[in-house]
Amino acid sequence: MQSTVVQCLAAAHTDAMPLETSKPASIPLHYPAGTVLFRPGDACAGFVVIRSGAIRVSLTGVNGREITLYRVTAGEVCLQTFRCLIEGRDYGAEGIAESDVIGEIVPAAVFQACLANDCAFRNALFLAVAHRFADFEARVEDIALASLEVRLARALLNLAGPRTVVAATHETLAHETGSGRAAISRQLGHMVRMGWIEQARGSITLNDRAALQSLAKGDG
Amino acid sequence: MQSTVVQCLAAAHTDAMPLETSKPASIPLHYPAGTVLFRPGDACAGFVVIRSGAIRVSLTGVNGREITLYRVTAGEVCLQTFRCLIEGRDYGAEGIAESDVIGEIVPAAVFQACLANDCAFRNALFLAVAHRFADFEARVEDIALASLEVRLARALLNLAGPRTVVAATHETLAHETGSGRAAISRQLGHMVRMGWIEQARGSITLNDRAALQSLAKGDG
DNA sequence: AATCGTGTGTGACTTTGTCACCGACAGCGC
DNA sequence: GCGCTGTCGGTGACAAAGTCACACACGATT
Repeated sequence: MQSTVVQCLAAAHTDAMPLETSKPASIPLHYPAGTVLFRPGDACAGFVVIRSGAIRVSLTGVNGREITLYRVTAGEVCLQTFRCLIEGRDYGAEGIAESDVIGEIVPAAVFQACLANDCAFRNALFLAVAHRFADFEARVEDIALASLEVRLARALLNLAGPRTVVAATHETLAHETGSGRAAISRQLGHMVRMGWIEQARGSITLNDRAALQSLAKGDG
Repeated sequence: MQSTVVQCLAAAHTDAMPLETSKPASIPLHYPAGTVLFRPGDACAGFVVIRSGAIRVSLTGVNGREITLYRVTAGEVCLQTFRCLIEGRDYGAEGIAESDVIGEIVPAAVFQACLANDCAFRNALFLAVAHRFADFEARVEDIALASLEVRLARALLNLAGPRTVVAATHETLAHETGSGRAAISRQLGHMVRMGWIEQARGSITLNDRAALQSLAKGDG
């Protein structure tokens, strides 16, 4: 017996395909953008399967500084949630719905049962976890070793995706790069002077994608 | 049929118990301290089970700056290796034997077979991975959000363990904290002036453990 | 003793995080 | 239109920390 949750996870490797799950005990989930799904110290309600939308998982230090660890979108596994369920411990980071999130939540008990009995489920989960971990590690390399200029270029390209205009405030970019708003402001100013980007209130236009990409590649 | 590898992994949760494995196809492994076990770009030979010793896994940026991601000791899983085997990709970090490492290596094919057929093995691996990931996440929080003073205090306490004297050069501590040697030198100088530690060539004596611990706890 | 490699201290400079403040802009009610 | 308010962005000033360069101390070797 293979649950459809497995198919959802399997989809994570092929690509971002909308998820399907009809696990009998799963609870529908629908949060509007901006909802805080979990905070450090919260107990984990269950395994979250996202059908659409994105969750931003971030850490906040005592000084109020915040950094985005990763995003979870359709077909992906939240490492935080995974860890909590496996270890039976509370969340250690914060999760916020970045856009409207629709999906299902598989209660912890059901998740544990799947884990214990359903080898296909475990297999799929392994792959998903490995993938997410790989991303996460790249993120760490970024944070620990790259200069602000490089991190910012990467964040811009990342947030832009195929589009040319990024809807992001300096504050957003500061969180994205684990930096401060003022530093971002200056760095963006430099990029504008170089002719790489244009700024408007709440959005940034990428004029010279190639320049940004060469920055992003070159590490630093 | 439950392989003894499972027992090894299971031991990881109880605590650091020397590993045992007699998987027929596993290859004995013995590297002296200082050996580079893998570098970024290397293909993954197989799943490493450590019986004694420690492996330090680190990242190096283009500028030569290096940072320790984590250590793998008896009973623990190397997340790098795990990821490589599951995803079938090359290593993304460097692994160096910090002390003499004795253990076995389970060839990739055998590992895959275990993964496919042995549910108990998978279960144990899940737990081990979750634990390692939790540690790793704490490390990220450290790197991204803590001040140098705090990171250094933590590194000292961490390397000291129960002992009072830490055998580490400033260079070592710089890698440990993802910082530079000069910064460490100054910071240690400050700690000496505060009477918290004493320095000698290649070693540091902790005189006021409580002060360091309060620093380490207070985040920053 | 001379030499070399490694470990450590320090000054100078740059980058970046932090704080504070101000001006610009948009939305809103009046 | 007018002022109020909240968010956004620019900038100066300062502090923390990374970077570079150089000097010296110590130990081992020749």
